[in-house]
Amino acid sequence: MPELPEVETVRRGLSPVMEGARIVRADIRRDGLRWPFPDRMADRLTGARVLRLARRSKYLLADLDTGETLITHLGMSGRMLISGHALGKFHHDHPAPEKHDHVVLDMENGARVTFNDPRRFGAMDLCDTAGLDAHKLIRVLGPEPLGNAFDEPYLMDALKRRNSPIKTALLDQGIIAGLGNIYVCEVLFRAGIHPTRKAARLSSTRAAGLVPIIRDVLGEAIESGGSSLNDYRQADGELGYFQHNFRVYGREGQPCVTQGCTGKIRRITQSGRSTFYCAQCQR
DNA sequence: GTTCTTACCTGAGGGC
DNA sequence: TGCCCTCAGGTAAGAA
Repeated sequence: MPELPEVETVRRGLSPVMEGARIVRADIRRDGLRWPFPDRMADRLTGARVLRLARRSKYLLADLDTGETLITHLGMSGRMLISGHALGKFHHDHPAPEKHDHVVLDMENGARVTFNDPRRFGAMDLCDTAGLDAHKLIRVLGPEPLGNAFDEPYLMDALKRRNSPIKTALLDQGIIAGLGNIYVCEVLFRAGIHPTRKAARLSSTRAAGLVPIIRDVLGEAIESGGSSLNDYRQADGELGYFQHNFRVYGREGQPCVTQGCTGKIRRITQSGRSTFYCAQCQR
């Protein structure tokens, strides 16, 4: 599931083949994914040079020399595949497009970038780079958890006014941008906070304590993705998914990893999503 | 205004 | 082997 760390890993993997390179061909293989693709997307991409590949929350942002930015969201199952580039060298050998390959970008350097998304929850849009912050998907986002605007006073204040469970509040992209179901579970476990606890009822000390934990969990995941990036990409050209060692996520019924704890990991449903936690460690 | 539920979508995995 | 059912989850829109 692409959350912030996975998207950042994808960005780092795409950067050497896309940044500074011109798109010589854009093959748009369907009308859209979650939403229709923008008008004349192929025309607007063809010939454009990628100036910079950035990330905001879970969105990949490719600034083009046409004054537009290509916004990409990987949704639930989106992947970026690179062909024609291995061991730092470019070639022009590409596999035939497969099912669910929706957008294929050929770069002038010979690399091919393919957006594959079986569940089609992903999205692509184009907007003026100058107006990016006002884009409907971007303007509703809260601060970046790894950025300077996200700090203890901010989070304490944001949580204080939320009556929803802390799990739900941390999933709210307007409070923090980029956390998804998996990392919220991991963060709450490390913080020792029960997922059903009301956000507003958290002590300011515990709310503030979430800030460094969120940074640590995301930072470690990015590092783990980055360190496995090269080997992984050389294997099959795929970016974005790595087997992290989760402490609670997906571990229902298994023993808690905390030393001395005899509890087992439980699974409950909150807002239609699975929450994993240890009832002994998290209160 | 806030919070909760549902729809979107396909593949994987379990049960029979 | 194959069919049916459930589940996974980011986001938006509608409901409560």
